[in-house]
Amino acid sequence: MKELQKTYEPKEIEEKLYKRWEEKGYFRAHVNPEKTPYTIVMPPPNITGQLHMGHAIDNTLQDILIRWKRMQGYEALWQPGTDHASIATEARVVETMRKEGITKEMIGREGFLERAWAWREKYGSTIVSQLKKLGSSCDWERERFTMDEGCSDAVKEVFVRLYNKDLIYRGSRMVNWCPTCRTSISDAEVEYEEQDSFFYHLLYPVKETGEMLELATTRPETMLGDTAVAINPDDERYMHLHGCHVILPLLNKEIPIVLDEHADKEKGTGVVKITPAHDPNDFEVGMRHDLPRVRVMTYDGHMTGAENVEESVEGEVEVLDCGKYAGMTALDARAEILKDLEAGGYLKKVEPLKHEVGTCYRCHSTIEPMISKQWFVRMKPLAEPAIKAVTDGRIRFVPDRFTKTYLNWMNNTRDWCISRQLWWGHQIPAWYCEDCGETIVAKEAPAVCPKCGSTHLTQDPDTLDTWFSSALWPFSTLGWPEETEDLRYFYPTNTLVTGYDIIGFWVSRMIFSGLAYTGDIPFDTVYIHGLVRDSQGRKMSKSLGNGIDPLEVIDQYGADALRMMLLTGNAPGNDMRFYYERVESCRNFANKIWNAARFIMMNIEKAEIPEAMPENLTQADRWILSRMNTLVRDVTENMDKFELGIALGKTYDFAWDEFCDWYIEMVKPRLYNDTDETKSAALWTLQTVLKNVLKLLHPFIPFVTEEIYTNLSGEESIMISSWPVYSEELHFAEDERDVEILKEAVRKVRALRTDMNVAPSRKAAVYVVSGDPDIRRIFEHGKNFFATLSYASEVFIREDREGIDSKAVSAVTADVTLYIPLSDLVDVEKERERLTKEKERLMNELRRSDAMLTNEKFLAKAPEAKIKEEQDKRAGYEVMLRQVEERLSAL
RNA sequence: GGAGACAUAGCUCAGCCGGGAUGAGCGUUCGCCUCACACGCGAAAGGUCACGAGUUCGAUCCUCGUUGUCUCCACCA
Repeated sequence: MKELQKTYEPKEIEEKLYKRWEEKGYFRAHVNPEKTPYTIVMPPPNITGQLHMGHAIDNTLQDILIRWKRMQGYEALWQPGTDHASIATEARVVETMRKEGITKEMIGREGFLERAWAWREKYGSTIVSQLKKLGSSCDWERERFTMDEGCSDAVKEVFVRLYNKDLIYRGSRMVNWCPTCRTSISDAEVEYEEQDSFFYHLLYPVKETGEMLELATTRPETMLGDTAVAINPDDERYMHLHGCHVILPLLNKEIPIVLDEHADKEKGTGVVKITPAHDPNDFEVGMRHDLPRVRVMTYDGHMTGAENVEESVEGEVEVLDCGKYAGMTALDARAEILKDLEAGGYLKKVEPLKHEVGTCYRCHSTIEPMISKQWFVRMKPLAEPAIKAVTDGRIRFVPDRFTKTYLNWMNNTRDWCISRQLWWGHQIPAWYCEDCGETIVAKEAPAVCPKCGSTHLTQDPDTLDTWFSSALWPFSTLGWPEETEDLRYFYPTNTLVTGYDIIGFWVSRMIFSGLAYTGDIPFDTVYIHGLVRDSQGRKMSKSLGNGIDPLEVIDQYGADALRMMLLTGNAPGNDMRFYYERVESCRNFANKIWNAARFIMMNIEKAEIPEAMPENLTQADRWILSRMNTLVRDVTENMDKFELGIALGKTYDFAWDEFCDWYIEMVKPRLYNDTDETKSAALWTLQTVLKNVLKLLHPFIPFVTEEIYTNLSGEESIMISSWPVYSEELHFAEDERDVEILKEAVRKVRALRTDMNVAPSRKAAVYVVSGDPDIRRIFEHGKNFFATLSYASEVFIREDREGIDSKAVSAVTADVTLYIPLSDLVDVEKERERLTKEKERLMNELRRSDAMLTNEKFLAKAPEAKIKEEQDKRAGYEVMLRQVEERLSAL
């Protein structure tokens, strides 16, 4: 056992311990039929990422669960890895290249991928080393990457399977197009932002009647692509226009008036212009009425010109030469077109409007709905079993309210656009025959076209949505599609820990994927946590510059303090605010434990400690052991319910308040007295309770607890020790009650002394008076610590107040009356005042109690135990009141 | 537009199955360097549990409504 220094210094210890744990292989998990597996897959952080508070909370929670289950004897696997983050990484690489004056096109696909891989080699491991600083006990030897060989194989396998089942198809659809990233993105990747805009009321002349039809739009620049105007079939205002046409201004083009439900009678004028190539709703309308699709915008957000016309696809989309507007950005074209419309008298009015505009979640450019040929996953057949798995309880969300978020997502999900016009990612395993146009979907590149035998095959240049591979994460990391031993043993995994912000992106996709490809759920519990916000409650973000770097916090206060801060005072699923004050108080807790251990070890050094529980435990020993026993049970129950914050809170209170502030103080007189025969019992108890507290704390604050534990016990590591269990043998109800009585008396004496302004250095005699021999016996037993804790020079336990100085100050508990003879300090008037106040308080309590106990309905309907409880309380007040009155009259 | 969350001590938040608000951390006041810890010890002050109604013997906790704040989802032309 070595001496600990006075203050806990995390920095010196954390790195050393983590290294030791890793070397010893404590994080490793193996297929072990003797044990029950417990598995968590880590949400793979992006390789572009720097550890932020979101990672910190997410991984702390996972580490707590894993360490806890490991101690409970499970074969605990925490499967780590990183995500290739196609769009984010590609953007970063392009940006770096731009600084060197290089573009993607200049170096080509292969050259680009080379750079991207190099980039990942360089930066992909920083996040891993940062996770280690947090204390994450992952099995690093199993670390995976979404683009490694195994995961890529799983991706191809899934793609081929789904294609063969007709659950993946390719088609020209309306997709969300980001003109800046120059790729399609899925519905989930669109973020809506409120923007100030205008509602433009346009007038389209009706060819047959000559009247002007008024309609409103937020995007006048798309009018060049209008191929119809729609009115609601039930709208009487426009009955007479059925079958008529309008002349599209500026282009002088005749387009039909169609009847469609999409036109809302209540909205605007009830007339909508239909632009099938640039609006998802209009696209649908166009399908229903077989309207031509006219595209007027390029994929990089400019108006199309003559050079784009050849991009037209017969029967699918016609690209318009926008003439004078060609080449303008959408915004410039809008201004220009409005000017021309106004000149022609086609612009009736402009009104300001606030509306939600879709933006790219990566670059926040305005999303342009565009028709383009993309790959889609047919969601409906996949969503059904995924909904069922949650509604029938096979998968549970904690807290429960997120079930609704999930179901809402699943029930409304549309086909998932999975192709991206990017290079960094899994290239789509589809080849097209240049000769006969055949599409071949296969895991390996085919040599010849199976249909025509041609060798002119080209692979689809697009890559897959990042989430396509993350969706397979719980099983691709375990070896799927191979039937590996790992997969059989560790799958389905147990708990998935993540933030509520990616339930739709990720959780839902893992669920349907797991069910569809492995035939089993990917995990049984989804534990959702909230966001860490700044002290003002704002989201931490780069643009606000209000992010707090977890690594800085660790550097300053230690990983334990950060971890603990992220757990305390927060209910599952709720957001929390970050305060340095809170980190500080957590650091203080670590220091408190450290010093308690230091104290205990200093005393243990000089003495022999029994191996087994000693026979001669005192009341105080049994009290703390019993309290600890209850704590073990409660904490385990809370952990089982994922109430980690509550579990930690209870341990905190026990350790600091009951153990340090009470028990250690109680025990000091015994430790400092070498002739006390219960000294070794005290040391045994101190050591036992400390060891158990350390174990309960270890999942939360692994570093301090390990450092203390190994020094204290000489054992190899707390990580491989076993989680404490509740034991009937350590339940001492009577001692618990007795010590509470003593504590109450101590508090009263201290309060009394503070009230009287008695200097702590001044000791005084304390008289404890009770007519009850049992109570007197309790004080007899606890006399030696009662004396120290109440600063008594001497303690006298009496049956009555005979012979006690009548000018002594006094206080009353439910069980005893306490007297302190301090005649020189006593001010009779003040004493009377104090007692009168106490009397009033007691009378109030009695009144409240009486009101309840005389209420016949209460007596008739309340549970018996409750009535009994109230009666007991009442009796207690009555005794105390009588004693206070007695004191008053004696003054 | 739909859904959800939150409104409890000066601040940030806990509060399990309805039964005296048992609260915690920080802050504040008073007293202490008491031989583990001043990153500490002891004592205290501070709350009509947002508002209104209902159910109940009894509601901070259940139901409904109101107000305020936040979040997610949604194709609002």
